[in-house]
Amino acid sequence: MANEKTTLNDVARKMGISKMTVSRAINHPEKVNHKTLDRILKTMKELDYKPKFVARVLAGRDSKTIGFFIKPNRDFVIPPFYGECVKGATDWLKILDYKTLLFNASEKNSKLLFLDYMNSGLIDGAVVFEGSYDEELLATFKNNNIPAVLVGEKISGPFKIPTISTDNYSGSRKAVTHLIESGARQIVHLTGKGTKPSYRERIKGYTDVLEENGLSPRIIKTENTIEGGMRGMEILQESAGDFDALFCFSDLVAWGALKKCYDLSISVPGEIKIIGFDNISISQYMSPSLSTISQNMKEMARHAAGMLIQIISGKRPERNEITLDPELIIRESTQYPL
Amino acid sequence: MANEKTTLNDVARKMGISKMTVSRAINHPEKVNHKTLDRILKTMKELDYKPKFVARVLAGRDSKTIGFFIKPNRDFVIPPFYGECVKGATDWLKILDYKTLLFNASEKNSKLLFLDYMNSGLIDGAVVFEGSYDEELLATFKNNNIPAVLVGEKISGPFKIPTISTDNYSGSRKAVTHLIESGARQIVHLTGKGTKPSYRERIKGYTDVLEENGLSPRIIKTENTIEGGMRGMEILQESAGDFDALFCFSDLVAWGALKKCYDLSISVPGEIKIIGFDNISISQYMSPSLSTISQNMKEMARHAAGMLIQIISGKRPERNEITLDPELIIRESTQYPL
DNA sequence: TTGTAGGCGTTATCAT
DNA sequence: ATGATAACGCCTACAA
Repeated sequence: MANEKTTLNDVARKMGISKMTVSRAINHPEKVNHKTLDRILKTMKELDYKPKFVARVLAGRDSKTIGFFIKPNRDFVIPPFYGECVKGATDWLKILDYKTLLFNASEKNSKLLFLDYMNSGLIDGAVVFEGSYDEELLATFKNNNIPAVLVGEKISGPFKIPTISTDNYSGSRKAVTHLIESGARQIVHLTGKGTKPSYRERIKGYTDVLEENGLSPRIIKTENTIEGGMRGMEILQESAGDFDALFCFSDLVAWGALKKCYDLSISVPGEIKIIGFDNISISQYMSPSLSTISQNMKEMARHAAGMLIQIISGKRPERNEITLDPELIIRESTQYPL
Repeated sequence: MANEKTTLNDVARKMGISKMTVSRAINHPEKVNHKTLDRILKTMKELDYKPKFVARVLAGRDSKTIGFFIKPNRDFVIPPFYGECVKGATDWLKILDYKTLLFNASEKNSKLLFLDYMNSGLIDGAVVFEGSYDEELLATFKNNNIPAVLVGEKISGPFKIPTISTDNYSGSRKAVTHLIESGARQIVHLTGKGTKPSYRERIKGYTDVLEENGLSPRIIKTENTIEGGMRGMEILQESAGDFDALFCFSDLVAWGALKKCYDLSISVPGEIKIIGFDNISISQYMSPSLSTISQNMKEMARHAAGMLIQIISGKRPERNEITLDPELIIRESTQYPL
């Protein structure tokens, strides 16, 4: 059924009119006689006509499609941190009549496909989600004038594109302040390896608050993964020095720490309190449920979508860097023991 | 830099030759004079020429692209179950020189985009992953002769496409047998709501093994989510009847049950043993780590990719239904208490 | 309001 | 080995 595809011409011929009229019926219906319009629409239905995307794009139309760059982890799970944000941005773009396509930032092939699509006009711009950008990608964007925004992280290198991110310093302060208020005095920070701006900012917030409270910092670098969190706890166990609280760079790291505590029969929050960062969806289901810092995904998504559309339509966005204040979420892992 | 896009014609003109020769240099280099070929390649580099996908497709070329249908959960995390499978299939298709595009099965818009792409020749076929198909989608595939395979589930309705799935009956038997061997006698099965074949098959395996061992079944229906698992445990708590083990439909459900046990201070595996199904990546990091049934993702992926390519190239696949035997993974949640 | 001509960038086909 | 022509399906610009 409907295997040989119907074209504009088929519709036109069947009606004995020019294909231009049919085309207009689709793109500028107001410029077509009401009666013919009705007949055209009916015939299109009859013939199951669907415009061909490629032809329209080749003829110069905007594709109204945005590519999202995400970096699935080794199991192809989109990192939970920005899942909600991806969805939010999709929804916003939908309202603006834009479609969305997902690209895997860790796959060379996927990047190439994106460029192919961009080059062909099949895509109008890109939203890059935290963790999935690298200098090469940014350079490509710059060199080819590809409209793009980055969500969830600031840019440290030379190739800047507009960013929407969280106030890491503020979030960090909130987390550490909360730990202190919960009675913690020896607070360790598990941070990530590497040089992302978010690492630095959270470290600064952490050390500042400790300093203001006459406490001394202790920072352990580890991978930003569940495994990394477990490893962090191991390192702490093996080294000298007590601690009664952990401020983890991410909820994933916190999960690893939590898991290690379980393995070692260390009670959380009884013996040590743990707080994460991100408020990933599953953090509420951890045992104990995880206190954390919640980034305002919906807001980030809205800004990302808005800025990108501005750029695509040729306007320079008003701001090049949007920063949102995150929120403290208190759950079991930092409560006073009952 | 390179903003006005270079076309085949630009390259040809600059060299004073026909664009056909340039086109041939790309698609049939062996039919082009060695010397001109070299010059052409050089000029293409100089002008930073990149073929336009849309034009090639419009001219009738295969796009060599496959669409994947996935159903992210509410946080847009791809369900961990088939993450590895998605990646595996991508890798296989890459070897066959096929590109991969992701579509969100829960987004109406994304489905429409897929059809648009398919209709335009931008995509050659689809791999549908478990949980992300519905009758409407299958009907569309059938009606439009869209090459497609389904991974992870069999099809119960009228619109069949080839499937690659796990032997749920066998997996279920393995899980329940293991629980019995671990000393459990009152084993409850938490299954999903609805009528998927996998539900039925696992229930059958469960009841058969119990029967063979003179034990009586007890089945609770709940949502196939973490919340559902928690709810399942609640129901069990509120109702009469002891139980010493839980066979959960999925690892997510098992996680919910685990969480509820934590909340209620029920020791796992001390008081009750819990086993899941899927071996999602995070199950090893649960507290306690989760025993489960592991589906052979890599195999499933290989078969899926292979079958689809067969279908696309016009051959009927030899088998319409491939079933793979899963494996028992023993972790802490079903161990004898120490 | 409708139609005609030409072009978007590529490729297949048939010549040369 | 290379080139001319037409075609893929649609749209813009102009003409009627």
